[in-house]
Amino acid sequence: MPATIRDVARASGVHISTVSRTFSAPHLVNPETRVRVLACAEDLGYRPNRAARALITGRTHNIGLIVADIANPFFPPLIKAAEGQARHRDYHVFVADTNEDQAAEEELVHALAKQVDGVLLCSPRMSNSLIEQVSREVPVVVINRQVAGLPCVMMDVGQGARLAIEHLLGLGHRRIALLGGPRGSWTNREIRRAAGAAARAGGAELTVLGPNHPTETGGGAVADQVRRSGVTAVLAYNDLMAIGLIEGLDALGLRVPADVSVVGIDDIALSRLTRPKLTTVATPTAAAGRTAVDMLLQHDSDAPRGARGRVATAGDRRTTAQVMLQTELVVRDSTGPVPPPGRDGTGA
Amino acid sequence: MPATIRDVARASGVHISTVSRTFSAPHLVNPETRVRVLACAEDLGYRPNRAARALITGRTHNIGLIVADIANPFFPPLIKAAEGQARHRDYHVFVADTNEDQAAEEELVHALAKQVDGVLLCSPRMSNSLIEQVSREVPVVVINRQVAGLPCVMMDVGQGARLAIEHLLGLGHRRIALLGGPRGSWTNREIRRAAGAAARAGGAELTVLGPNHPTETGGGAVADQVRRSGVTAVLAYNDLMAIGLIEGLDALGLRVPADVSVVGIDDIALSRLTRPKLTTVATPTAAAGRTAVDMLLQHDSDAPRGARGRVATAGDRRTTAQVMLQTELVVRDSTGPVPPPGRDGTGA
DNA sequence: GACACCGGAGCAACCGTTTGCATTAATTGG
DNA sequence: CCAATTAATGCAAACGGTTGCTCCGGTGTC
Repeated sequence: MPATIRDVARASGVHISTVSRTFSAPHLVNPETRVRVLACAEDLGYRPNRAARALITGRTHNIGLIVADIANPFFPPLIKAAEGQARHRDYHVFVADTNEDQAAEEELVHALAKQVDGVLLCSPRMSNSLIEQVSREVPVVVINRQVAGLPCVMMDVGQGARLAIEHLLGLGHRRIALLGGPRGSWTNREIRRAAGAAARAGGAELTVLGPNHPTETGGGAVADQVRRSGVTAVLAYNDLMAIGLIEGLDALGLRVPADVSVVGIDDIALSRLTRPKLTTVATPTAAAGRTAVDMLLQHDSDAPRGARGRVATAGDRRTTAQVMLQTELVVRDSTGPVPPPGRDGTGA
Repeated sequence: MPATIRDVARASGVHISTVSRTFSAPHLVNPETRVRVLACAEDLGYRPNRAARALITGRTHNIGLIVADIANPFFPPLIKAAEGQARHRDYHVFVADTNEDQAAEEELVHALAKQVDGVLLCSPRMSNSLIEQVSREVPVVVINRQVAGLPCVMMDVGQGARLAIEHLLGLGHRRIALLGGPRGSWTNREIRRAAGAAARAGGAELTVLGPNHPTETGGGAVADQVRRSGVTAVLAYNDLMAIGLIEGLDALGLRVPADVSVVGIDDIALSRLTRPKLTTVATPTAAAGRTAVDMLLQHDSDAPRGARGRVATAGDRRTTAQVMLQTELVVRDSTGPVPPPGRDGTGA
């Protein structure tokens, strides 16, 4: 039913190759012919079939974006930025959600591999070796993780965690908890490392609680552990957990920041809307999305898959850039000075 | 580089058609041959190229999902549900975001049309006639809107709005504002119609403010108008606006629900996390996503596009079902009895 | 005036599958 | 023992484009 290139060729009295060139290499066709062909195409509502084109060019003009959980407000800004950047370059983005599940992640990336020119792996939960294996099948840019030899876009959460801990130290806190995120998260390891170092340097004690599911529920679930641990401040793996924790503490009769200070990470839109407003580490998610797309597309224009003729890649010198984006601490209302003794809610 | 069907054929010493059948019609191939072929395929890491298959079968096994704004927490649960349902049936979902922009929406749906077997139009901002036009190009299921002759999945926001207004009436409110949503939204019209009728029936006065951008910012921006209008209760187009409004009222020194009651619509996860917790109309978003996928896929299996041979569709009797899902009112803390006179903040 | 050159268009092979039909061998019925 | 089925496989034509090559007529150059 939809018009094909042949219909247009017939209607305009030229060969299909001329029609093809009218779209993909206009300078090779006589202006008069071109306008005639374009008119016919318009008339028939012709649109080139990208799948068919992909078959021979080896480029689908689609990119895949795999995220752990669309419902986590951390991701949408990244997705939107990636989509916008991709659209500029005439690419479409295939977004898929793994539900924080490693197996689903692997399956998805394989299923996607053939229909896209490259994949953005955002906050992958897979092992590094699995990621490397995947990257031999399809070009990959990794977001929120460092994998040697692969292009990566990272946010400097280590620095962010350090700033957060120093902020807490400055307020007098010496017993601090770290609310860990999901197993397999690179970000989680970075935060832990940096927060540990910063706490040690400041002579504070850092209790690690986790791993936890990186959602409000996950945050709320550890409220009781936090109370029992007797800490006066908490750095959470992300804002969602921080917000859940505040909620949970509230239910236990502990006030934030009067009794406990809480810092999140991500600076999602929501963190400005809760009461108290969340002190958090802002991560440049939109920039990460844009950068990742750029890296993938540049990377990718070197060596269209299935290119015939030339034996491709004059030297495998693809510069596998690794970009680290800066983070910053945003101080709002969920952190305050350490409470006087006896108010710490430990029941002592 | 990636293995093709020919490589597998060569490796296992059979014709490519046998390999093809091994995957798409296993019962037609000898069990012994089958295991040999499968072994070779496994060995070479062969995966059928869906684009090539799509070319001849006319079915891409992809579906498109177009939403107004991924960053609006209303959509992710719907997206996840749709993805899950699609995955069950070996389909993938192409999510795209229009930024609430009508033109982007139209462009996207055209770009997507050829690479998917059908499109889920979620909360479209296009005109009905444009939607009908699009539906001639590619199978469409419309979510959150009623379009005659097209399969639609709707949530009964009209009923929800009525319940909300009745709830407010029951609390004694007689001067109520409706915070309108974006232009072009069917949901918006439904709410307005139902809320108007319910208010009239209860002898209350309903002031409509809008249209507005359906975000926190949009909600916050009308806080001042709300104050000046002297109403004691507000029904917002969605939770995001309600939350923004509460925030904005707070900045003006008006407390919710003491001075003004606020009701949202959608029951996004966030509405349970703000203080006060939001009274809102719960919409069954996940169910809508699942239902829409089912309708599209059923609908769609009738008539594979580009089917050759048979002249397709023995009668165009595709039952264009229109499903209306029920909503319910969730009463939380943002609504309360009408304040005594003199406390209404109008400055009188 | 012969020759090289160039712009513009056609030809045909190819991308990786699917699928109707032809072919062959094996099985069954009479 | 022969004809008729049936099971398993091969053959080749699509699907809708792209692209290297060839072909043709016209222009510029010496």
